[in-house]
Amino acid sequence: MPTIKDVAKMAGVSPATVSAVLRGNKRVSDISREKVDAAIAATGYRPNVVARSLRTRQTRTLGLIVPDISNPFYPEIARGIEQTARRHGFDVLFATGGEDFVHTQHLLWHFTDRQVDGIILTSIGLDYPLSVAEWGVPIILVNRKCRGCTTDFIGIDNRAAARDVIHYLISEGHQDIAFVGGPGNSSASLGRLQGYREAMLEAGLDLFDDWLLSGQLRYEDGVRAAHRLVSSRRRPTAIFSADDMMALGILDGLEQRHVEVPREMSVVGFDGIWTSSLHGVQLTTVSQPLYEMGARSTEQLLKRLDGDPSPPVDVLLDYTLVIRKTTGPAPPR
Amino acid sequence: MPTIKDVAKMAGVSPATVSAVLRGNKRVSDISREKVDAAIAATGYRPNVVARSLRTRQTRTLGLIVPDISNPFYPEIARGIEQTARRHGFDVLFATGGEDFVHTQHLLWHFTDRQVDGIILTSIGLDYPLSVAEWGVPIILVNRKCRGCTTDFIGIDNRAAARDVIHYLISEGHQDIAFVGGPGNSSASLGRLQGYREAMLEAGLDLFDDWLLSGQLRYEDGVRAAHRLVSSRRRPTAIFSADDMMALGILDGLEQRHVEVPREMSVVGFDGIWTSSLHGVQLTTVSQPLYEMGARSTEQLLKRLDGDPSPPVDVLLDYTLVIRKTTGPAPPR
DNA sequence: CTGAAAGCGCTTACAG
DNA sequence: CTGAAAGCGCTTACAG
Repeated sequence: MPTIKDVAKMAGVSPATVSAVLRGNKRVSDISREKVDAAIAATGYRPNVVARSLRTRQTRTLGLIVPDISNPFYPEIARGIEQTARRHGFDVLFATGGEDFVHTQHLLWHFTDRQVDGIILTSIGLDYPLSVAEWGVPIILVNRKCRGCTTDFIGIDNRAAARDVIHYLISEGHQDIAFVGGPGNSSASLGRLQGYREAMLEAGLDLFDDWLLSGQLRYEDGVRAAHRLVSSRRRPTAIFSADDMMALGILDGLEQRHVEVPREMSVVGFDGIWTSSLHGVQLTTVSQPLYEMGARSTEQLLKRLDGDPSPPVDVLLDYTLVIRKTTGPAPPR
Repeated sequence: MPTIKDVAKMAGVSPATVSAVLRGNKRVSDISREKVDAAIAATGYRPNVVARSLRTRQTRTLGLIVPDISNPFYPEIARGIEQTARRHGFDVLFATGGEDFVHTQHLLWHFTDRQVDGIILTSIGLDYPLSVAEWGVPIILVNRKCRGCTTDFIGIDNRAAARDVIHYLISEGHQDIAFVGGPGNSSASLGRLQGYREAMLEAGLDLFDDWLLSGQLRYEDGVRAAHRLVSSRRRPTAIFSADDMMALGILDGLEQRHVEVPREMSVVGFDGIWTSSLHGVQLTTVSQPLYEMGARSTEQLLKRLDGDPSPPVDVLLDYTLVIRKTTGPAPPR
């Protein structure tokens, strides 16, 4: 592999001059530029990015941490991040396994050891003690935030979205509405729970204990929740799930118990993963702008890398309540 | 940020000694080691991986290129790759956009500029003129191969799998079987087509022209194919799709035309993405070991990095024909 | 406009 | 067992 020295020698100039034409800028004569270009073409020279990174102290690399890329919530976000990063000439280093602080912390150390310029952290726990200063590089939080984190955040207003869901269900005549929540350390799930409670209370509706279940956002948790709700002392007429995966499980659990959706029971999910729109599913859900969440978080990170010193922001994107076939009027009492 | 020099100074040794204890090996006295460990702890020193990479000429980084991470076929593969890589102390640089040679080539250049140690390339075109030598780093092909590529390949025997599908459908009494293929430059799709033809011919069944459709592996292509097949001069009793996404579209297209599955029409997919197992879907399909494809391709790449000089291999993994609810006996003639 | 020199932070023969 | 020195391939003041 030819180095910058080889090119310089062949072009009859110094490495500094080659470096200058490489970066396009700087004052370098047309004649030098031509000689260098010719030498580059002749040698097939390609700059060594690692050497450049060592010298410039920037790697043009972003670190991305997702809990689990095979959860359909994340690929779309990852795509938004990767494409936006690449458009700005950044690469993304990809890691899975963020559902636990120790592992996340290891990945964070590792990424900073690798000198990434910034980090995008999706779906972290509320109790993660992360301060930006600690890591020396900008960090952007996506989807879930942590308590006391002094970091930019990209997501939606989960509380408002949950309120919208409940208002919609009430408008369809539902009064007995169950909620299947996510992990207790998820700010997103907590926001949805809060919105649910508020809207129910404001409407003067009962918050029956049996109607408050929770799971780990897996399909199986939904199946289980459906079974329990069906045999509840007081069976609800609608179930609001904190995510689509559980909602899918709820749908199947309901079918197993021969409860007809939406005639006997309405089901609402959250997230808007593509599966929810399948003809065989047709889940009513809160659609989050996943690609955009990825794109915006990357743009925000890039701003920080540009030196934007403004205080941390919460970027709340628009969501949409997509009404499909799993919800309808409450059954007559 | 403290450097190795700072640690050396504090420990009263040379940077070379610090480097030695850092890498765990080498002959270094217990006394030196202790002093170095103490200095590392005191300074919070973390080695600069970029500097190390420049010197050792290895970045412990793998490049991964997928056409589209939001296609549910890839996240599971990516997970297998990332986890296997990380277990061996490698990072993965992640890029999307491989459905076109020019872009793929750009990414390949970029990755080699970045000095990745090896590259995993998923689903490339048959006509891509890739030679390993050209790139200077080992490349592993996953899912699709290219003509004349002198590279390791990880995938399944698509031809055999397609034959299994047809044999199964024949055993259910089907004779009029349509095939919806993928892109003509996909070795995987071509293998499936070949298996279909062979098995049909060997069974003495007709290969009616109208029954040979193709698409770009998108849901919409499936919907369209279903519409066409339903109004075909001679309507088939079974449709074999080259992938699950199109099969999902076929299912919905059939429903739109009020064709009942599987009573009037059987449908078989290919890939085994998780959606196919949903209760509302229950697609009969050829399940590929996606995670394992990722894991094995990474292991093969790691072997090459270890200097394994053996000729390129085709690693063919086991697949499973998963029979669910979209197939059944052929309707009476 | 250009080049010589220093240096980014490591590791690796080499000599002792 | 240990350290001084060189060098990985760039870029960046600096002097001319």
